[in-house]
Amino acid sequence: MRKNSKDAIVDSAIVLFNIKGFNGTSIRDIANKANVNVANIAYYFQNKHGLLEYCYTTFFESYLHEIERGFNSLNKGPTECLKEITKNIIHFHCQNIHLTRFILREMSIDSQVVREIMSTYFVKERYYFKRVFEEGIQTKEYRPLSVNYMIIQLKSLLSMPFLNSYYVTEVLHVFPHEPYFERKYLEEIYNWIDGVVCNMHFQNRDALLV
Amino acid sequence: MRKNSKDAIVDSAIVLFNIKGFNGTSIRDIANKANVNVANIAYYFQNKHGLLEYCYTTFFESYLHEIERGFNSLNKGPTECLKEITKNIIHFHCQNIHLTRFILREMSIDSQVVREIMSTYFVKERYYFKRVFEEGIQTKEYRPLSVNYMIIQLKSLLSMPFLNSYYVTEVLHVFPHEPYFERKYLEEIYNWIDGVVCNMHFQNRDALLV
Amino acid sequence: MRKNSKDAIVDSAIVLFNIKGFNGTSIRDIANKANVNVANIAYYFQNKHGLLEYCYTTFFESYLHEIERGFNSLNKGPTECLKEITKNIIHFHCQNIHLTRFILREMSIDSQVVREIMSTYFVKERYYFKRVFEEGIQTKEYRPLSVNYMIIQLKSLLSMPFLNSYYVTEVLHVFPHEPYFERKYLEEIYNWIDGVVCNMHFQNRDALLV
Amino acid sequence: MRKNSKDAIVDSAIVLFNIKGFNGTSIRDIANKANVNVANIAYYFQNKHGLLEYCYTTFFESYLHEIERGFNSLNKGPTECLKEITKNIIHFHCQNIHLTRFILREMSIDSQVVREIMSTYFVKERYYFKRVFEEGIQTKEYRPLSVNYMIIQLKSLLSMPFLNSYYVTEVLHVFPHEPYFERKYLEEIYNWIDGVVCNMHFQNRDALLV
DNA sequence: TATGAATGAGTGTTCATTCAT
DNA sequence: TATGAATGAACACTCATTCAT
Repeated sequence: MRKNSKDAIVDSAIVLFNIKGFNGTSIRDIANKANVNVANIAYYFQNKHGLLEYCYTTFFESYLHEIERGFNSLNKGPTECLKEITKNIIHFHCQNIHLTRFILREMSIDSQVVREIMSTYFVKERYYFKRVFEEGIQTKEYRPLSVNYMIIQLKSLLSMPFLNSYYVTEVLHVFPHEPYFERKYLEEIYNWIDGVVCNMHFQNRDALLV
Repeated sequence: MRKNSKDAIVDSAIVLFNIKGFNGTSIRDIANKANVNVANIAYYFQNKHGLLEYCYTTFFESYLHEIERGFNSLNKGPTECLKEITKNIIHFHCQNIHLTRFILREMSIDSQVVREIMSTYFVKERYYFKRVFEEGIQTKEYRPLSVNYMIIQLKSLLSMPFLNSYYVTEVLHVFPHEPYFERKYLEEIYNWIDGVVCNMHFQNRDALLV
Repeated sequence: MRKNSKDAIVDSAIVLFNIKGFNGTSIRDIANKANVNVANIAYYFQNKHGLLEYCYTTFFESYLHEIERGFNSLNKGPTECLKEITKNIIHFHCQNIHLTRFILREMSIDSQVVREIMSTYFVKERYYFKRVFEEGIQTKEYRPLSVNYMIIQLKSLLSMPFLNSYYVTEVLHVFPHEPYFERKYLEEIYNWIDGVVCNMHFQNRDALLV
Repeated sequence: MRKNSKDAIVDSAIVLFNIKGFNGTSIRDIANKANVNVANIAYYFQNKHGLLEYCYTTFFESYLHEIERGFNSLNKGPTECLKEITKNIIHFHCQNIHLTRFILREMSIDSQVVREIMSTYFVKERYYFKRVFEEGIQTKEYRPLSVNYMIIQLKSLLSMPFLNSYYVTEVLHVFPHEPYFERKYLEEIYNWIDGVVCNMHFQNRDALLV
């Protein structure tokens, strides 16, 4: 009857995990929402954790792909490249707003899954960021900054509005799901790149010209 | 043996909620860790959610207090004030690293508790931030920025290393529980304030002097 | 690859039923071990109980055949005949050690299957034993014993080492699967026939001659 | 409301395990029969296997006690002692007919539980039997027999009518739960002791006198 | 013959909660 | 205050079985 039970399960899982958290969502909730039998979850994903892993993997494959795409423009200079990566990630997060929130939240739980599955992705992600920052520092385009602390800040800015979408929406009346947000927030991160990451000379040159 | 069962319960709850999440922790786990009877949790906190609310309240009372303390130095100018607030929050997060992570994570769940309890704190928090930013904009000390987007960025930077302490520690080898981190990371946020929030004139004045 | 799926299923079933019991074995376990699709079990045996019945039937057909073969030597005298039957059964059990254990165990469950399928075999088996014992009693070759109580004892001796093969092997270090066991244990049952079943005169005659 | 939920659970479990086997009985069946909540089984016995272990332990403690009581009469001679042990065991089995059947059957499953819990009991049981048989062989009261094979036979005779109570009742019309059975069957085992275990001299002495 | 997808009922287990003591 | 016993609902998961292909 159903064309694709597996996809239906994943879609429902993402929505529910996003709203209620992984541990707060029962596989019966998911099955009901997807209009499939509970046993199908075990059939396709072995068990509930298998479904979680599938979500993680799906997310990070695409996420890393976006970073890699941006990274390829490193020849245009580190600033340009960093902005390209940033643009891709923000766009990806806006397109997958439910999945992103859920993954970002669940990442902070001390689970085996996080350690085993995600660490490889994290290492790759760090590699790309590090390469860009180091290039910028070497060419004096960037200030002589601590790479790791820059990564912390960049990732902070990239994730917070998606993770705390309730707060952002209800308290600040900023709506991450609207197209305006994507443009506007990207500009803000560009400001951070120009104002914090980039060296004064470069920064001023652009700024003073305007 | 225990002087205070109630405190023992709260302490254990914070540790376990932090590690396994609210839904991933059973009240029996908490009672065992606290070496008290399960029924005592109901006795002191009505039920599991009561314990959660207690944690939220405890956290936000102190958190807001830190903001208020910093806010009182607004007469020294908005930049100084913002840095004071930032310093207080970072210090508070470093001192309550388990509780902070757990609250920051659980905040992103769409639960009644979040909506009912936290919204008043959020509104207050926003009020203080807004006042500071608006003061800065009016006195031209800050660039003419969007207050809400600045709050997003500030809160991003203030919370990320505590929420994703696993990532920060294991992948970036940055240790939020060490005293060095507090000083260093505060400096980074000061850079953000100077480079992104503050107006070029002020920023350059300081920068060029050096 | 497999020549005969049906046989593969039966073989795997016997091994697994033997180890984990009927209720402890899933048809998926069986299908996996047999390297066939689960649905094939339904195809060949209707359902799980059909597979069980098939095992029962297979076992008892052969088992009864062994008894009948021995029974045909009744003209050589009841003692000789009883020993012949005993020899055949012990040999059959040794040859089908997994199936025997599983059937003997499952027989003791109060199930419909046992009642419906096995009762006819049991009645036939009892008929042969009874005929032999009655012949022995009539010709005074046997002591005037209670046939039913003799059947209990004979069946006890015939089944125990196979049913409790773990105990016999691990605790007593007697190995039912080795050829020595078959010869030795048969001798023991012959002793029981001579010492308990047979009349003193006959028994002593043999014994005193030696 | 219930005076003793734990005992009610054990009683119901024994009956149901006896009828349907361990794997064929659900803890819900047990709880319903015992008129208690399912969760109490976990409360008292940790889980279903804990309940099984409890049954095993209960059975074997008493069983071994009966053997020990009989063993204490070794000074009256090995034959007398063996008969005493036999009498105690048969009586114990008749008194605990459900538990006995279930234990004897489940013993034949290849489970961890059997190996871990029962092996110590088996070793003790073997020790007593061995002592008695060796005493009998040394004093020439017994024939020079293989102790282990004698244990197999003795245990066969002691357990079969209880394990296969359905067969014994329905096919042979022998009723193990009636008092007559206990006396009659004991006599049969005495015959085995006299006719198979004991030496001809001693055996004849008694037999010829009659 | 043989298979992968799918199902509904049932499994053992865990949960937060209640209550008499 | 503090506890052990007990509960009902929910949990993740497994089961034998069915069916279109």
